[in-house]
Amino acid sequence: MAQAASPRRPTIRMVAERAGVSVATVSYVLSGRSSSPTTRVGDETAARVRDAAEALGYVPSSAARAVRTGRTGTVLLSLTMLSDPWSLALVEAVRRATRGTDLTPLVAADADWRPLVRSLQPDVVFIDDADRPGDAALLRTLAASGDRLVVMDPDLAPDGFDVIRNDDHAGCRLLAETLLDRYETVGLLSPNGIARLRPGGRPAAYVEALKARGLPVRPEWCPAAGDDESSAFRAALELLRRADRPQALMATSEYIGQAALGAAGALGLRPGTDIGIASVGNAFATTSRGLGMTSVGPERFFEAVAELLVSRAAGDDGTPPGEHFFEWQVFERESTLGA
Amino acid sequence: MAQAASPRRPTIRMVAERAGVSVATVSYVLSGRSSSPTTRVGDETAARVRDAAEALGYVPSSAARAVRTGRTGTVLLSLTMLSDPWSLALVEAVRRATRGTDLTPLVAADADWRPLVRSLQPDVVFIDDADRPGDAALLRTLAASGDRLVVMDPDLAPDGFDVIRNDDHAGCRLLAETLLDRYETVGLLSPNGIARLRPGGRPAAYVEALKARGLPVRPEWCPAAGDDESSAFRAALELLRRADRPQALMATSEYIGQAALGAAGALGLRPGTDIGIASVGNAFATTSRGLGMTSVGPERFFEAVAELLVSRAAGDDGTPPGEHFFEWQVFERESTLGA
DNA sequence: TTGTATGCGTTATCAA
DNA sequence: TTGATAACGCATACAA
Repeated sequence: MAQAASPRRPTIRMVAERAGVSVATVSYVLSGRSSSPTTRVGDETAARVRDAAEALGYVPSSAARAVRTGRTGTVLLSLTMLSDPWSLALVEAVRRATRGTDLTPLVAADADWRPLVRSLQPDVVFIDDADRPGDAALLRTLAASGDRLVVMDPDLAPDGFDVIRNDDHAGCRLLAETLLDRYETVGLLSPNGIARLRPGGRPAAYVEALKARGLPVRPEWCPAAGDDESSAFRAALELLRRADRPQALMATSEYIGQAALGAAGALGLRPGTDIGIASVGNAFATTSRGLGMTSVGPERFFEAVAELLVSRAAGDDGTPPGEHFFEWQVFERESTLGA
Repeated sequence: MAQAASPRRPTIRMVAERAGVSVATVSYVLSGRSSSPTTRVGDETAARVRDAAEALGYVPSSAARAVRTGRTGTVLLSLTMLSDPWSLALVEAVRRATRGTDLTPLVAADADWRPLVRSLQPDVVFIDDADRPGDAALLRTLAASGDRLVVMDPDLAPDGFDVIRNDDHAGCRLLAETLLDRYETVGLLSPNGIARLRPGGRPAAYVEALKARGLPVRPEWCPAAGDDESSAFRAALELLRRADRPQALMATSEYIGQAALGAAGALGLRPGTDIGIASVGNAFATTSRGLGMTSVGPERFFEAVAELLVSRAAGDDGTPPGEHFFEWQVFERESTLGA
């Protein structure tokens, strides 16, 4: 068949022509604004417009709309380490929360959000790494010019944007205590080990818990687990192979906890029975690997953040941007309790 | 300080005013087109423009640019199951491939790509699920109107868009044969079990391999593993707990393989020693969990797809869109060889 | 070497 | 109930 397939994507103008109406009418009908008090389009006209749009496969250009309205219908999740169960849990929660909405979650994995926020103009942005020098000022500027930002950071003060604050230190201290109640010896798996302890950090909480009980800190039980799962796995493997290995392991991130679980399995050690394993973040309730992982973290964290994002994207400024503090608690599961 | 922070995001016009030039000049400088033969901007002017942009925190609006040029600088990855190691491996590969480019990979997890392609206007789209009835026609239409599409599908014929074709069936047959050479009994973990066998599918290949050797197909060794890791885990656990469990397991997806590994670990079975485990996809070379997973799949698949995406996004139509066939081979690793 | 003017696809204001 | 039309921010042909 000689089919002169239209070589260009359909525009609102083509729909208007096909339906025999003006572009304004098409816009009204398709934006659902056709029943506003000021602008009522006839039912029959509306139907004709919808038919024409359907026939042409017309979908409004989000770019053109964004130029005009400033809104893109987009939720941007900037996640440093997408493969971390924590990140995946957040993505899943946001996906759920945007169901039935006109919002689309978009994930930028390990990308630089700084230019992205401006260029993509998402309706709201979640940022999990804002620790570069000028970031506080940049975030303030962005927020001041209308960008909606939700930032997770232990130090940042809200300043036109929302800040997710977690009870890291107290939580980790609590987890360490819980483990020390149950096990005589507890090792630590954190990205950088305990070489340079940042006060208020997760490894610091572990060290403080030991010291409070007059227990020695054994550096060989606190290796650097690195920034990815495979190096964490190697670190865990090496630690668990030691003749004098600790009875339990505390992992400061979910990907490390997962790696530790794998390493234990690889050595034939049953988590909860032969070795205690606990993680930080409490993300495994969502991305279950079958065995319950003892973990410290907030309850319903991901759902709460997702709800916040959706509400911000909708332009809900009823509650002004501020700090969102999440209490942490220990969830004891099979990985330290046995089967 | 009384600082009347500019309440609006900076536009090209503001940059122009601050630098004392016209918007055209700013556009030239910032698009790097300032040294084109037809439009040469003076070095000193260019510097002034860049300073002004920097001071204002100006970033061109991708939306406005897209309206004008049709390009967004975006690679959209539409992935049904983001948490599958396969998906994560692709994301990582694309991230690598876009490094140093002006392209940004964006992931849409378990979203409907059909309206997204039109509304977001990415420079190229990767699609892993195009099996709905009208999809072939839709893809053709989209491609005809200029959208760059790379679709992974066993049945689709390229039609203005690229198709990634995998040697699924033959590969799985090969894997089954390899396992049957080494083990007397082999079970299958696939999302839907072997209830309704699709000819040419992965489970079908397993069944054919058994039949070719005159071995019985035991349904109790082929449970439905479901669509997520936790249900796959439960299925694997149940299967491995049987007194008459098979000596090896073949998982038709990476997330199932991962779940099987976890289930084995949970039962104290060492993969490769106590139980053979193999997966389909060959993604674990990238997202190593420490133990090498025997798998069947293409070599350098993710890198190849990533390169294709980048080249399509760049508008490289030197080779017209077509089929990209990937040969599969078996990679035997520790999970069937022992440590 | 730089500025002016126009158009991209959309929404929204206003008049008809 | 509908239609003209201005504007959004940017890129570019063309004029200067």
